[in-house]
Amino acid sequence: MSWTDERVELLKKMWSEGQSASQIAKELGGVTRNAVIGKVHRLGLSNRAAGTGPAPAAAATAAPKPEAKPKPAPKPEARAKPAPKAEPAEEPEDTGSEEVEARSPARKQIIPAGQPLPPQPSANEISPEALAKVSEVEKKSKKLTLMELTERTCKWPVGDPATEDFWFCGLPAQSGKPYCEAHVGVAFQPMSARRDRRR
DNA sequence: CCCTGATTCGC
DNA sequence: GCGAATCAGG
Repeated sequence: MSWTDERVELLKKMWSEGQSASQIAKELGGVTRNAVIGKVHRLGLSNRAAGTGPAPAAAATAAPKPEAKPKPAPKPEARAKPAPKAEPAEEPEDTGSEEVEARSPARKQIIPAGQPLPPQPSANEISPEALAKVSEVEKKSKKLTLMELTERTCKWPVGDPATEDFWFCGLPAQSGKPYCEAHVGVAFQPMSARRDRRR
């Protein structure tokens, strides 16, 4: 494979979107993540500042070239948000007490998924912290399709499979588990963390 | 172990 | 220019 104009374009797009080199490589096909990284550097866009996403405030470690940065590329990515979030709290250590649920009167939970894939917590009570983490993680999800899942990507389904607003979390699964840390938290509940029958 | 990007250097 | 190998982290 060669770096055609289109492939380079896709590379630029995905890179500025914050996609990892390996993901870009998979998307492009026929190249490794090394190739992608190499190309990225050759293109001189090691800095991922493109206006979209959180400004990394990256310290330009090496930029002896006061090159003008031609990046008036506005990316009007319309994102349908089925789940209205309260507010973008960065790293809520633990506000202490808050009602994580009871914010969407009409809406059901954000994790419908009627398939046997996700072990639904049924009527079990999940730690509010875990739920908060899940909804928070959704924003960072890679939004992978079914075929993009690997053995080490979180297979937690998000959204409604019947609509377009459906994807898999795709974040790195922490262990031999099928989910990322956040989703493991709600998937595998320590049953009744109240049974301390210490012998 | 899994992953990430960064750099080098033979091609 | 290209990218595998390697390096240096998380």
